[in-house]
Amino acid sequence: MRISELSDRSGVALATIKYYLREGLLHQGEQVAATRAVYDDSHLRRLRLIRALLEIGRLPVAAIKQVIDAVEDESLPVHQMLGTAQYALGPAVEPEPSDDWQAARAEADRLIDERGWTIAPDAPTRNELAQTLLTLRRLGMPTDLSRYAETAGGLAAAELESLRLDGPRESAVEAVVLGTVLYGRAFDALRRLAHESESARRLAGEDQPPAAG
Amino acid sequence: MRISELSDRSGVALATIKYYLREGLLHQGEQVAATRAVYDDSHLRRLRLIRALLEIGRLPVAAIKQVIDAVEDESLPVHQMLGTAQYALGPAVEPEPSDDWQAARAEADRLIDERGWTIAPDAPTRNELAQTLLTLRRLGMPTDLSRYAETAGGLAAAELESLRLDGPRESAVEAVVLGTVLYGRAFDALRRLAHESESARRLAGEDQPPAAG
DNA sequence: GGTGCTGGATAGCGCTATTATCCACGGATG
DNA sequence: CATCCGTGGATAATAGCGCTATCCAGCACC
Repeated sequence: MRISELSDRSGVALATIKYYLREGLLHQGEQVAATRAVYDDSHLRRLRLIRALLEIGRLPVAAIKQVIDAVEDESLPVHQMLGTAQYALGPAVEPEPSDDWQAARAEADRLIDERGWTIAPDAPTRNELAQTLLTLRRLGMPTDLSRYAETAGGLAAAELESLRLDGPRESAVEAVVLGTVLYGRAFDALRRLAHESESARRLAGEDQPPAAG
Repeated sequence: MRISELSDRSGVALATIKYYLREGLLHQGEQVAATRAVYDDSHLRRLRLIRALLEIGRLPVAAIKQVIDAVEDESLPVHQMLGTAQYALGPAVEPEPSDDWQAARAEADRLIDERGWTIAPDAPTRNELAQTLLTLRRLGMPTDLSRYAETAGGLAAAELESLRLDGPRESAVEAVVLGTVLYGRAFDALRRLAHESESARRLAGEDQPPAAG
């Protein structure tokens, strides 16, 4: 198909597709003549990936580019590609040079080690977790995340259960990355709903005088 | 304290504080003279709330304003204030006018009803959940979220367990909103870590020939 | 043989969060 | 009493991001 058809079928504006091509998010079409190129299903698929990461995952375009680059670097072993892609899903957090921060980072590491998880020592997610722990502590909120870690472990295992990582690279990344982002958002929404319900239960009848009886 | 001290102690640039004052995120200081006002711990506290929502929660300033407005509207019953604040935490999602969307929304409602959760019929989070379900379906991914819902319910209950909602308004909102945002981010990071570990386990040794033995 | 779509390049836009600049004033300080 | 720094208040400028619009030359296709 030509670019205009790709635009129609994907629902993405033509100018935007050109932009994605420029930015390297979308691979070039097959150049069939000097002023003509054809696109195929892989482009449609890629556009779906991009839009999902953008709209549901709210990832900045630069982060999506990192994911794409990992996919397209054929020399990268699969697990490393997945790691790189995954790292792009979280915000970049740089360590503060303070003792507080060191302690938080240590706690994050401990949380990981206690579960026997296999995580790269330089995984940026460690810092992300540390930063969150630090903020919690500074605000005087409870920082025991063991239960969260257990729960997260359970969910992650179940998610990967149904996933085949041994297919083509692009499929594997799509599955992992989209799964992370989409189920992440779903869970977050559910958690907020549960919160609403729970606090409704606790505050029931608080604003009216209690019913007689 | 004066505004410059507030800036120093909070780490927020003076011009930014002025901006927050203009936007109504930060309440005015006590006007002690025509060109002099004093700020106190409540301002420091508020700044911490704002920064946490902004940096950890990645909420747009407009959404933070909604939270603040809910806090400051004394006529709002507590549970309604919490609801309003909570709704600002999720992205606004407007329904597509399609059958697919209707179905997704129905599924979201069912997921909620099945658990006997008490959720306002017009809670925007319902749409957020529906949208996510729709995207999952369109991408051909599994859409059974019962387990997620169960898990989320458990976590939410535990979180509210340790929270007192009967204190001053600002504390209640802070607790709920910061809890939602911070523990949400923590859980998300943990989930990604668990993912990394799990896929490392599954792909172990895939790129090297398996060790002898 | 026109003409409509294409690739390619560059410029502009709309929004958000912030930062900078300017101004007049008045309280603290000497 | 002079002065001068920090202040409140207003407005303008900035930076980054995700597009979107414009222009152009060329060729495939009718």
